[in-house]
Amino acid sequence: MHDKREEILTVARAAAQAHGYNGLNFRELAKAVGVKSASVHYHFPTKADLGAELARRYREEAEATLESISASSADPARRLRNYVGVFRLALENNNRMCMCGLMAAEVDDLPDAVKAEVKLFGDVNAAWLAKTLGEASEGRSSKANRRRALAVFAAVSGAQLIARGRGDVAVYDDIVNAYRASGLIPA
Amino acid sequence: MHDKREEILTVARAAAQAHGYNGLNFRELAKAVGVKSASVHYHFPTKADLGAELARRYREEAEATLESISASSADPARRLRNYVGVFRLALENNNRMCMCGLMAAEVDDLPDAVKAEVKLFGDVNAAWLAKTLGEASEGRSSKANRRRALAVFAAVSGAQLIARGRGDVAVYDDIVNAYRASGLIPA
DNA sequence: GGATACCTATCAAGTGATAGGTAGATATAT
DNA sequence: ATATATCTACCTATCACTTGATAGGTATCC
Repeated sequence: MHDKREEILTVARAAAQAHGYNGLNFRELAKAVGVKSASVHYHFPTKADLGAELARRYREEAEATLESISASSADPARRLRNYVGVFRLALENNNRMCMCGLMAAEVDDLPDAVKAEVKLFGDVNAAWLAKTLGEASEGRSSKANRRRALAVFAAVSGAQLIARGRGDVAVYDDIVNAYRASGLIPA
Repeated sequence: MHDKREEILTVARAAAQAHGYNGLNFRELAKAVGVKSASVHYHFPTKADLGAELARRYREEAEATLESISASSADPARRLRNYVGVFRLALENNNRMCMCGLMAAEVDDLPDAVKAEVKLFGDVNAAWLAKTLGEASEGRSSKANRRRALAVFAAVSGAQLIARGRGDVAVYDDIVNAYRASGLIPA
């Protein structure tokens, strides 16, 4: 029933992961899914509506992905490798990056609803990482794990950003391996 | 002689550190320095020219800043604290971020000359970090220090990105301290 | 009188958004 | 069962505004 609406969201996500929120525009989206720009406005009255729905979905699917990683293995170190792999996938996909990481750079130009979702995406990641790091480490307090969680999220986001700037996935791998060598991420 | 030209570059840098290359526009720049947009085109024929000059200067001044940090202390750990402090300054300045970090997010929409400078900025940072990390660490090989250098640059950039997304400098401090606790950066 | 550093005026392209129309499906009333 | 109304998901056409860029003019200084 909502085929086109879904198509719009799919195309918009890919565009946002390459060009950010500011880079989205109704005409290109419309052309890509084979409708007119007025029809995109039918499904998403304003650009802010589109952005908010995009970010909400992105965050929801991230939650699902993280749950599925949690279920995939009893070994927290393995789960963390999977986590790092998810961010790698974006780079493999035409040098894209995490939509929320990119949007964090645009924070000054984001509608409030989008901004809130970007922040929530970070919270979701940090919470998952805190839990998983907790299982991976014997000694650290839960408070220390929570602190480290946001640091790991930031570090992985930064690795993605820099590797993307260089257009080279191998850079991402090198950086992540250096994180492992330093002890920031369990090896 | 080139007062206005310099003013334009100053204002443009501040804008670019908040809104990126795409967020720059000739009319706002002109208004901010008290001229007409055609006069901005007089100094910088195209937006790509402006962007390239902006990025070149930014990189050059970064080199100077890093040299001055190198000269400021014999203690490499102290120099690294200064380095981290430079990225903090951008956040303190109205939640701005490193121009090249922000531009890395826009890499798909950047003129080639700008892209090249963004990459060079990363090289400059990595080289300085490799040297300084080398002095700070006894055991590691120079190859390991070079690897870690880019990781530290990425991690600090990521910390800035995430903290900026949250509009909270304290987040930056927390993340950097977690880097120190993990051993990624000397404490 | 040429160079410099500005200006006015304007263009073409791109943008988000809206008004108003239409074909086809679905629901409702008789 | 059939006529009528409403809803859905699109459309055409257009608006107002922003944006990078250009042509051509002007005042000042050496």
